[in-house]
Amino acid sequence: MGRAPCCEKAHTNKGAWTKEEDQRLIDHIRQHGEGCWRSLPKAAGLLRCGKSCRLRWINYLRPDLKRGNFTQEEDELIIKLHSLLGNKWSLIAGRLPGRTDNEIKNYWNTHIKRKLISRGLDPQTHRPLNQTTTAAAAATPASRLDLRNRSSPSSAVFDHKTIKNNKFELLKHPKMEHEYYNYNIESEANCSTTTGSGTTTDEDQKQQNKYKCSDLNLDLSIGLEPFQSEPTRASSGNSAESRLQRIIGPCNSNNNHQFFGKVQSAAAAQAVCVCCQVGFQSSEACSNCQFTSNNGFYRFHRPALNP
DNA sequence: AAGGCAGACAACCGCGTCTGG
DNA sequence: GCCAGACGCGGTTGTCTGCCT
Repeated sequence: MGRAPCCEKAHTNKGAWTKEEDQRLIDHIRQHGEGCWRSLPKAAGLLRCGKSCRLRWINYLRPDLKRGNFTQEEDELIIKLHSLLGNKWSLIAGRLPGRTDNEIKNYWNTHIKRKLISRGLDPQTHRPLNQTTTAAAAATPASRLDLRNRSSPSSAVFDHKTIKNNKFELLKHPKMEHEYYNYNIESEANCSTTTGSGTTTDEDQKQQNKYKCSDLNLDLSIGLEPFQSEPTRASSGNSAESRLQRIIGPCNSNNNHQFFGKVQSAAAAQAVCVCCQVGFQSSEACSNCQFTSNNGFYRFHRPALNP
């Protein structure tokens, strides 16, 4: 029963890596590149499980890693990303060059959790602690955007079906295969919200509006399906970076926000790049987005503001 | 000085997803 | 379309280190 072990455990080392093992791994990857983790240990002369090699390389040996303390900016970015993505450490790490998911996860558990608690915020929901008992179940960040269902638009999970920020709602066009984001002009004016319970008090509402209207600019967009002109899965690598590129798009410079959602009618012209959905800056949101199509896929992008 | 404790972080494990045959 | 193998992710555990008593 159960899953077969990933390697022959009787002949593998466990625990801390020695300098010699590190050097062997580095040398091998320099020569042959990353990948084929299962066969790598044997090829590199290491008595280690392939997964262990991968982890060691990704979390510790990679030359592009930034060691050292997290900066205040990184702290705040992690908090913002976590409030949006939940425990999607790899996605969060993708927005912090030189940081690994493991590093961020550890840092979150040891530092940021406490920091948020000291601010009176629940680390999971990012809401005031006294609200979390009732609200947590309805809107945990982790479930708000389930990006693991990235390859299958029809299975994309957006749990309460409305992304309840001040401007956009996730709608389903009756003739469309996929859900899309609709720009809600009415709600822009008052940051209106809807909640699951329907029993919120005015004070609750104020708090929620405050929460949902926070001026957040993550420079982040999320698509339900990769843009077609992107490299296909088969032809592109499967590194965290390339996957991130496929999922989120190249948001690393010049606010080139993109939306990879597949939309199939002109009605979808009202669909909105999710970068603005999650990273809007008040009135700026979407006003600069351009809209082009390619093979049935519509692509939103904003021109560089300050090249 | 020694033991206990907590924090930090490296590493492991199990499972879900992806991919090629 | 199905299956097996490989990969990657997130949760958890183990170990080390520094501080406190």
